[in-house]
Amino acid sequence: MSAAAGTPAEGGGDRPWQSYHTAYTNAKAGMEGVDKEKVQKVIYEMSKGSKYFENEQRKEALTKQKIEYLRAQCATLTDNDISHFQKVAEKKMLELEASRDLSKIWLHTDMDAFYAAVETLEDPSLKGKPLAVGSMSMIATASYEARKFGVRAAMPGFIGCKLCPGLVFVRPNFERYTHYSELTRKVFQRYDPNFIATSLDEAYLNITNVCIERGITGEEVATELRAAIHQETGLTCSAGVAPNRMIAKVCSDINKPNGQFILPNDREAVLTFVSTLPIRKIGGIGKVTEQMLRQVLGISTCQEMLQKAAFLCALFSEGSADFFLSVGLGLGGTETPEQRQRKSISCERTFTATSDSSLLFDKLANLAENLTDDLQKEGLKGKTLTLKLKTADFEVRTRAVTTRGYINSKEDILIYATKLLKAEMPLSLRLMGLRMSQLHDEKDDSSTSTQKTLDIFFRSSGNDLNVNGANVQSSTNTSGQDISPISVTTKDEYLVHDAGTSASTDQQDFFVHDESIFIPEQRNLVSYSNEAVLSNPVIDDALGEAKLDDVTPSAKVMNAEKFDDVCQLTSHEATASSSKPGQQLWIDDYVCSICGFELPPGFEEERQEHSDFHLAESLQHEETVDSKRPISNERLAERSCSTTPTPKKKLKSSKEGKHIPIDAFFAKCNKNL
DNA sequence: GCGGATCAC
DNA sequence: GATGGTGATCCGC
Repeated sequence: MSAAAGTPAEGGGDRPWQSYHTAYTNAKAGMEGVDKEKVQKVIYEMSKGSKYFENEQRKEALTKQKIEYLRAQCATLTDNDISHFQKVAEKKMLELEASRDLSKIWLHTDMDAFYAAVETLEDPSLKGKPLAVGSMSMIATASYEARKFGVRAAMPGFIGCKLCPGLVFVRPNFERYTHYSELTRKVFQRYDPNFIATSLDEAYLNITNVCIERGITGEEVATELRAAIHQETGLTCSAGVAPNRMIAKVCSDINKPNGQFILPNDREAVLTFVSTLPIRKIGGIGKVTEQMLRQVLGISTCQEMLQKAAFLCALFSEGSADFFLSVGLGLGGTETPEQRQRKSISCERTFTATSDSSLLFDKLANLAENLTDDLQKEGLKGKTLTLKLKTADFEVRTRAVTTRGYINSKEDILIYATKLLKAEMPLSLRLMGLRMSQLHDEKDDSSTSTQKTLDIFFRSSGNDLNVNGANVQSSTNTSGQDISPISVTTKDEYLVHDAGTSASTDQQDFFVHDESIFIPEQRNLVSYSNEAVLSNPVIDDALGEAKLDDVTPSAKVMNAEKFDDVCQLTSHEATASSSKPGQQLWIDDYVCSICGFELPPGFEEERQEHSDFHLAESLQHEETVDSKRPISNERLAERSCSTTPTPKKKLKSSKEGKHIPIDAFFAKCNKNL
């Protein structure tokens, strides 16, 4: 069998660069004439020995282990097993086949080297030059001229320089890209008001209706639409037309740049199309999946998914197997999906690696502030806070905590985040990030405003989201306001909002290209977390361990709470606000005068931490008032594919036969692999 | 619910 | 000298 069909001597030998699988293994348009071996060697030489490189090696080793594991699994399959899974697979394939829908016509558009093209449009002196949009650390988009040298998106700039000594760098200008993106969307809108924008430079359009109403073909729509885009933006794009989105996306890449490819709505055409299509072309199959499928089952084309269907069902989860089989059948995405609401919101920054805890806590405070801004801009609160860390040697860790109530204030976020970070110290980091999930739209709050806890509690106690009584609990944030309990939002309310059509889900890629993060002179105060703001922090703090669970109120506390407790808590909260930074003292030797947090005299260390927190808080406040932070936090979207240096060039009608024959295309792909 | 990983852009 | 940021999802525990 073709198990172990991968490249046998990949482990190294006298050409170690061949086994260094970079993140950009997917062949991109504009890279055809490139001496891949040479480029690969340069990348290898420049990376070798770095922390980054070592981490990549570590990850590769893990992938290898996975592959070995799957091979071993494979080897244990008996004939009986195989025939069993063959039946399973055949049944599944029949089901999938029955779902085939050839009645829709989808069009995928992709701007050609979007950022580079925009920059060239704005500054014609760049025309014809090898251009990289990005920084020495990271290239977002490379112009066509640069691609000839092997320079491409996701490559660090310094490697780009080595590959292409004359490489010109331009800082990303996010506003520009957004502007041009909006122009393209105005065009999309005319062809499909429900178009799906997947990034600034890509979108899916269901053109079925346009074709029917105007009695024209998908090809004609594509030609017209691309001409309109060019007319209205001065930029070129490529398009793919097919019966579903999965295939349309692949098609838009075939005659890139400034081209289009149309696959007819015909089952045989689709099956022929996928028969030689490399799996890596499919969205969702990345570097690792490709390696696994190839090295475990010898699969490299979509059609081979069907030949190995039994093994796919035996080795992978049902979801994965279904996906793989769909790929083999050329199925995927014929209905316009409901507009998805965001599930998380996050913020992360890379910086010069440091183990200085005061620096790290500063950065954490900045992140908390940024996250808060973003949350509040969107009117969101969240329940789960995740701290992301990347160590100086590129190891990534995440640590999460789920709070009882929804939070979005900087203070609340910082308290939980600090706790999470403290538990990991000491360590040297090059990145930190904060993510909020389990979101809740504040606008969905049906209740009026403050002091609604009990009301909500009673009203919601019968609704189906409120399965777990222990969750129904309000807590207090630093400003003494209620944190809405989970039960505020009913299932219905969740579903109500949106129904929007503008499809402006900008999940574009941004990145910081200037790492000068403002670092105030530091004291280590912020590093002392406290849980004063928790509704019942005494017990948590008394446990005093740096355990994450501590942040979440322990079950024994929560489970014991009944209506009485809620009443008590609420009234307690009513007296617990007021805030006078810098003048904190312990009322009755017991209660914090600022936030009402109760801490008995025995807990001196905790008290010190608590006092420090308020001090830090007030100092932080001063800082934010008088410092304009020079965060050149420009956000940079991602790449598209290739650019045309002459955007004014007349679009060629697809009728003029600009298409590369399908076989030639795949031959090209295979060469690129 | 958490944490690691993968993927897209 | 130097390898990003945002968001989603899946899987195993």
